[in-house]
Amino acid sequence: MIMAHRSILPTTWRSFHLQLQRPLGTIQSPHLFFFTNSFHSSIPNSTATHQDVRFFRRKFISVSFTHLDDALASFNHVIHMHPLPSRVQFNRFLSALVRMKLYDTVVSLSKKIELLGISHNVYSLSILINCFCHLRLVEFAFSVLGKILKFGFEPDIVIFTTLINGFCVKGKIDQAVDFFDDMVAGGYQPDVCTYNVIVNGLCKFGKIDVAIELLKEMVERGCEPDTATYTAIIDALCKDKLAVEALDMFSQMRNKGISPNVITYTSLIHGLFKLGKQNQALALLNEMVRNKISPDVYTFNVLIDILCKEGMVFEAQNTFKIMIQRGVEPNVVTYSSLIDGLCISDQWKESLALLKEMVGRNISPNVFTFSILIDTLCKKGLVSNAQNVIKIMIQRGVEPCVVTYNSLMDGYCLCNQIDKARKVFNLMVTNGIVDVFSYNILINGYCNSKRIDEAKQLFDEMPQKGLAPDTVTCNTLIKGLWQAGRPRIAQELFKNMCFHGQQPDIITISTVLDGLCKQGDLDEALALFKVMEKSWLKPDRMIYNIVIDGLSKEGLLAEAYKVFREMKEGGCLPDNCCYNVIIQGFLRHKDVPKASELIDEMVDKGFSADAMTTELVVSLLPNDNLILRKLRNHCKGCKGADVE
DNA sequence: GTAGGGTTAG
Repeated sequence: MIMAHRSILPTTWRSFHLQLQRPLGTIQSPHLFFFTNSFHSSIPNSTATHQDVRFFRRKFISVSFTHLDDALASFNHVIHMHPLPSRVQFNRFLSALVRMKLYDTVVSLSKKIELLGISHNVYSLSILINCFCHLRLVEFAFSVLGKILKFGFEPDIVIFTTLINGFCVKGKIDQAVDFFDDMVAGGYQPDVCTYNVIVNGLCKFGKIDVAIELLKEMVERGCEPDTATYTAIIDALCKDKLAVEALDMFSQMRNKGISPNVITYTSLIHGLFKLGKQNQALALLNEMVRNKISPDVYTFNVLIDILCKEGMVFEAQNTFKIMIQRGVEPNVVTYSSLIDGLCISDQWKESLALLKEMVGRNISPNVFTFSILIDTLCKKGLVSNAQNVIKIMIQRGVEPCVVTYNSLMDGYCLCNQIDKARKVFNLMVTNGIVDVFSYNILINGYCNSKRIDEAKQLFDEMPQKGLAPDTVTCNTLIKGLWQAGRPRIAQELFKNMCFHGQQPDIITISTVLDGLCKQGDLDEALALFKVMEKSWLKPDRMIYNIVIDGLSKEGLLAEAYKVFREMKEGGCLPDNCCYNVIIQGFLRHKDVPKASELIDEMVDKGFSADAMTTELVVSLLPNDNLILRKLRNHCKGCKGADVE
């Protein structure tokens, strides 16, 4: 009666485009919304029956809607009725929209309510402040505070807390703390919510230590932390990969008699899964259900996303069915994760079917959903389709972001259309939305197109754009320079990145080492290796392999053997590959006794010779039956185990 | 009837 469900299920990609292209009519930027008065045409009232009038009024007053369309329909009816709802009723309605996170709608409807002659009170103004803060428009929020003071209302701790949160949302943690101090100096006593806003702001800003200090301090100041305080810290610890500390904090809160809720459990379960601690995560999930805490849409979204990323999309779909059976409504995040999962599992048709399903359920795809689809199309080489999807998203009022455009650039690079990628990049520069990823993609594209000078030029201009090259940038360019036959510049770049305090990753180092070994610059390679051994950045097996291989190919078998024996000491036990590398070295230099001894050792450890080693034995020592038998016997009993 | 903590993309 209110809103007919959109008709759906076109079968082809093209008709699906048409489906998506239908304007929604409710998406507009908050700025425009606030200053224009031309939103939401009212549903004609003249044809409404008395039954309709009662229905909408009841719906409005009981705020019993779950979707924006329902809410707007009931709003558009009641504003034509007499008498108009009271300010209290309008506030209740706006609060419901706030709970649905429809901040821009609240801002526009507030203006409309005011124009209907319903004057603001302190509650409606604090709702408005909250919405402006969530929309990251702190300046507007402060102008509403001015209005409160002008009307002679007394702002309370709730309003101040909201404003402090406004600073935090924008990442202005220092200003948040300053405002907090001013408020305390003004005689206002912060409560647990105020502290929580600051604690969360600090956590999000990467200052977990300071947040934990504040947790202790608030107790001293007579304000007991609650579930939200601990949850904010636990979540931040998980995101900082500190699982042990997060679990410590979890038991600390329970020891204090503060019960975890669904948010606490969801944070921890998510963190533990992400850190590969599946058993602990599942144990917590069971514990949560045992404690009669029902998983909500966030919990299900975490589970579905993890399953999808693990390639278990079938299980994710089952979880999706379960959540619906349990009455938990999926949202745009649920669908985006599942669509991504289907794309990852190469089920493109199924992912499109799901996209249709979500649109049919009146759940609008957002920038994440579209970016997932665009990235998949680009990786499949269907860049022009990706371009079309970008057009569609813009038509629907969803602004593509840096991630979306980066995927498109990568798509162009993958099909060798580097100049088109460059055009996108230039457009991004004009709009001020390039990031390090954009540079990495384009530098990689130029390197692969053998246009190393342009790659280097891009690299050099990064600091002017306020961007610091990361390890991926350096590694990409170093590899590119080496492949382009510019080892000196590559080495210089490597030294520079170390000099600038940027720690090269193991891949960059192995690229440099490999290059040095291949050009026979073994002194330089060994020097670098020695520095590494002494540094925090321990060489891994790949590095050892490169060095051993480099050394043995140059005939420096004694050196190579020494490095091989140092592996254990360096905390890196030799594996199948390491044994094969050193054995091949000895075989090439006809040191049969040493090769034989190492083959014995390798076989004892359960490893086996690879194709190259076997080939070398056969061609170099066709008459050495002993060594051949050893290999053959081992191969018979070998179960392919790769154990240490 | 107003404030705080958890989910999705490169």
